[in-house]
Amino acid sequence: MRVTLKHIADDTGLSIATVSRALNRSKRKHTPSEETIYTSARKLGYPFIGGDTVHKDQLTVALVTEVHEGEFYSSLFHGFYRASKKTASDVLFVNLAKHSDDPIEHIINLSKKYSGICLFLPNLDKIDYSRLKEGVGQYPILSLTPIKNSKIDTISFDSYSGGYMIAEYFEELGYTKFGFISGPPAAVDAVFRKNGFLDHIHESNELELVWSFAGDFSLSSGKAAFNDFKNTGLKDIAIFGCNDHTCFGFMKGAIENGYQIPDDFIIAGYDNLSFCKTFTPELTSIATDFYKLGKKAIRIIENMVADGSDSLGHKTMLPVEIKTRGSTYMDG
Amino acid sequence: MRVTLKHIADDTGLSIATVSRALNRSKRKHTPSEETIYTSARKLGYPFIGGDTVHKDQLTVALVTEVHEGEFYSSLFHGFYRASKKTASDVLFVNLAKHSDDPIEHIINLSKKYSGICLFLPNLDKIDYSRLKEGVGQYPILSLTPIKNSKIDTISFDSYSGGYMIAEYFEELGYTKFGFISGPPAAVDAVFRKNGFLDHIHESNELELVWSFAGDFSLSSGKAAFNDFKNTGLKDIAIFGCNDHTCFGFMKGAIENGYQIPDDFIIAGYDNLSFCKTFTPELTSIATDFYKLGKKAIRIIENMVADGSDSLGHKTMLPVEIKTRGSTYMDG
DNA sequence: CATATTTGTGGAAATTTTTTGCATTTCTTC
DNA sequence: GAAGAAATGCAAAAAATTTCCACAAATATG
Repeated sequence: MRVTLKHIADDTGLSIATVSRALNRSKRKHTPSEETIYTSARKLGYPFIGGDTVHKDQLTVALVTEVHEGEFYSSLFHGFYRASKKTASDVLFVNLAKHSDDPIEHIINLSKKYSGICLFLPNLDKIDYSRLKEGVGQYPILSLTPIKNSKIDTISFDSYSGGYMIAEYFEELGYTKFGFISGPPAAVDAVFRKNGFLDHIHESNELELVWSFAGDFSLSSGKAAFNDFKNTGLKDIAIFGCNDHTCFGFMKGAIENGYQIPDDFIIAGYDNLSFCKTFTPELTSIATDFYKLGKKAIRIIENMVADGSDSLGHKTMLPVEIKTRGSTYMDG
Repeated sequence: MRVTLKHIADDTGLSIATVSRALNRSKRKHTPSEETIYTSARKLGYPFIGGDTVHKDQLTVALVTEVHEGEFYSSLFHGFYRASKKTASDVLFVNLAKHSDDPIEHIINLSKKYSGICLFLPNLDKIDYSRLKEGVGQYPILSLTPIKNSKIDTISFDSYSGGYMIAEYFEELGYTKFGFISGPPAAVDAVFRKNGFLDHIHESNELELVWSFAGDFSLSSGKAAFNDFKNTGLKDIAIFGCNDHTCFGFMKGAIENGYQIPDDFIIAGYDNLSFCKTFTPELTSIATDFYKLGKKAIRIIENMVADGSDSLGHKTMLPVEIKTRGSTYMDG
């Protein structure tokens, strides 16, 4: 059911002619009836509203997420926001709210509105992605979460290398006994971090994983990990916690128990949260660059539009960086 | 210049009839020409696209911000997102990107599209708000930052009471000597926090402000504040830092200098960041509830739409809550 | 392999929607 | 209370969209 001027006229009690004139005025006049007309037009969803200053050749990319608390989403949005300033495209943040009875259907509808879609929805499964691909056909769509064996292009940080780098760095510092705190098994990303870390350990005969703990990304699981660690009585070990929060929990537990970091053990995390620099000792961590992620993602969408090429399961990995701080070396 | 089917037909080389049929099909077919038509329609900005499932009586509220890094924006978005699920309205996050040559003009344009607008733009000044009010006329608009003497309705947290509560709490704990670290003078919110804190001190003859420092909300200004504090040689004092980051910096400095918290001094912050619980000692802080903020803001917009009432400078304040933690009392 | 059937397309007619010209009414100002 | 300006409705004109029909190409059927 398309909304026409007649609907607005009926709704406001004015004539079609008046509605037409009010909506087409170049400058709004803010007379009572004009206000009424605009309110009604918005309410009914009249489509012509909004002098869309969309320039030709300017794409509108939708970043579809389901916001949660925590630094992460601010960083993601901020990265895309900055990136959009540097590219020809405009970025819109869309929340997968309400319509959640069938999120896939909703995303397919979004594909009619926007030139391209970036998805950050770690909870979608393979069947969802298949349905999505089926629904949008040849359309620029990109997932920011790694999906195993997917038909949709993905772009994400090189978590595997991140884990590998940590192990390498620990080795350089002279450590041979390693510990690991894992994340939730469903988080593909966390599994990659783990694989990278373990693979480097296995490559050398001198290195050994002497302790590990199954965490869930949370502060409290970090504390639980410490209690487990304390009982082992291990010392002089290099620990990789698969995200910063876990490490903070671990260190908090350690400090409360009189441990000295980095004297009794060294520890490194992943995400490079701003709090890494706030904690004492400051936490060594793997940094991801959301500005680069945004720029690259937008670039890929732009290319897909330009070439009319399809999303076919290409995987792009962005390099990560290690930020070494007090939790892994003496600074005094 | 309205975009019509003819433009799309010319752009794709197909006939108007074919374009009309492709766009009106209830189920997309993903044939090559259909893809072409949709791509072109998106590019040119054809308005009828997207079977807007906007139900009648459902409002669309735009939350206009300029995202930055840090926990704050995630919390804000998350609060509004959760609130939108509980109300009849839909919330959209709009970034004040690109169009920034004249943000006010851009916001006025947005007012044509959305039923109401919530602004979180601390950088706008009084002239901006006047222009905005002038431009949108009688329209549901709401600022989430306190504005002095404004014609636009505002909703914000009761920062004054927050500061006052901290002073009261310090007094209850038996402290009489108080210290304060301020925020940037331009941040109206931070000034209110300060006023509340100082007013309670001045109300009693026994209480005294013995030290203060001009900070800027940052971690480093907190550290600087500590260095200043150290030189005074003061002890047994109760310090209010006008935001959590500042307090973290202050405590970091203190710990590195061998001070014991809460033995040597007690300290409380404002914002109740998630890191308050991560830091050792955990930081007492003033908590704001973004879910309530979102719900109330949406409710106000809804009422404005329903009553056809105007934004006229009403101020709504939401209560805040004190979360007491280890930085202000012994817990063992 | 010939013949039906389905599907996609453009031209043009039919329909719907929007804009504009003109007369009337309402409001403002002196 | 009259003159002028602004707003409004009606109806005609213009524009945009949908539908009908014919034709061609692709696919299925005997």
